[in-house]
Amino acid sequence: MTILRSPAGIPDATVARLPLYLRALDELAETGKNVCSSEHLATAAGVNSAIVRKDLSHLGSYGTRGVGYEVSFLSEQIGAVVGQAQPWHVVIVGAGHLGSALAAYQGFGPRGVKISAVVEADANLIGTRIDGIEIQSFAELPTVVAEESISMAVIATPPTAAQEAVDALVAAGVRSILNFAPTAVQVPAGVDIRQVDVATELQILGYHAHRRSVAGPEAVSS
Amino acid sequence: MTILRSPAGIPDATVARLPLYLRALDELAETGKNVCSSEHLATAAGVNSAIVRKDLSHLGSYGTRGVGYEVSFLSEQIGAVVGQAQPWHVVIVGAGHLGSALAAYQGFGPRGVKISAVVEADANLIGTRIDGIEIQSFAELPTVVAEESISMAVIATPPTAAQEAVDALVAAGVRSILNFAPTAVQVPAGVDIRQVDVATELQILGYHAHRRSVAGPEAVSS
DNA sequence: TCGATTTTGTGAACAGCTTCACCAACTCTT
DNA sequence: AAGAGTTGGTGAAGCTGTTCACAAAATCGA
Repeated sequence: MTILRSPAGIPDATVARLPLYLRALDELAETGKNVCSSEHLATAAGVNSAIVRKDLSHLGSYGTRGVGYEVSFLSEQIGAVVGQAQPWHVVIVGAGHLGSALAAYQGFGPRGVKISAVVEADANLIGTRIDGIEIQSFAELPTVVAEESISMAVIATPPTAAQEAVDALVAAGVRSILNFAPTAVQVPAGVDIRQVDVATELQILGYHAHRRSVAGPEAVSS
Repeated sequence: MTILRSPAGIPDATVARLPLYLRALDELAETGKNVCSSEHLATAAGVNSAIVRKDLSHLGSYGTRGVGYEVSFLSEQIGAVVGQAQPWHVVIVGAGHLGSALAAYQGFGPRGVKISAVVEADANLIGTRIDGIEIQSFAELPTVVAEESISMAVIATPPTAAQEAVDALVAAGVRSILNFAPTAVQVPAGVDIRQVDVATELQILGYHAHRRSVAGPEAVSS
């Protein structure tokens, strides 16, 4: 299930950092900087400068030696790579606490993401609105996807409903899915799925915290 | 900023998968299975079986050749490694849409996580309750951390407030932080921070989607 | 008991990612 | 114009993680 790198093959690890650079560049632009060094960008993105240079070299030679990178130009270039020119239209499946919070989140716009629809299985919620978006029936998913030109989805259902949601999305033609439900779901080849689980993240932190507490603080090095 | 692996050093990549195995084992236990093979566990966790065996071998020899792993026993062992015996007490910083949704989330209990407090800077929200938890003032953070024995925190503030929140948490003695605010924050050595950003995840999906659309479906291999 | 079968645990090969070190290219000062 | 200082690009080395392949250890049936 590897995606071939035809014209410009960018390593997965690099792709995962490109959005961080975009965020950092926006922050730098807001402070009035027109040009920044790899060192500066690295600090803003929370990585080291060698990796910034290596990552950006995969996109092309967009820096000037002795000077740095032009903030707005680099931002455009990275934006083009992640397909940010036109916003991605996203449907949220599940209008519970999390689905509603995501639907109301104001931070997607500048990141090239538009929440175009919310669908929900519970009939009691259908027709109500979150932040101006009307909640539609889960059964309407194929229609919604087609009418709103939706190409991405966020699963915010209970874990038991996640697989059904994914199947419906795939059947409707969606091939990029972000799953917040704490369960592994199966997808056919050609469909891209990413998993976010808060409890998992906390348990990873738990391992290190546990480690610190049994080994004592001296077991932590810089 | 590496944590030394003193008694039992488990690779980071393995640690990140242990919670997935815990989840999968719980699902298997619910279906009545007492024993499972690495193949079975791999399917349930969404990885391949070789990696399951390699991962579990880092914890010890808990399987039986020709048979598999005992579900409840393995679950206990992994639980012990991530320090799940006593639940971690967590404070949520920020009671906006996302903070509220996390506070109301019912899925933490079985994962060894207890939301013990919610703090918020906006005075209008202080004193109101989310799912039985009273929202307290951000200024009370040191007291709250001490009284509730809090050792972990989730940042659910706007990005501009994230660094301040982190600084206050670190000062209060919290050394495990999960940051939902879409900005990089600086922490001193010895503090563990993990980042979750929905927009970033969607942009990563965007790269692959963009790639599919320019290269055509034939650029995707299995 | 013995052979067939299943499945773990693991060394070894492989692949991918990060870090290092340094050259090349640019600016700035004098 | 030349030297000093700065910073990007990149090959090479080192490290971490994944996959492969198979011996060891267990079960089961006859």
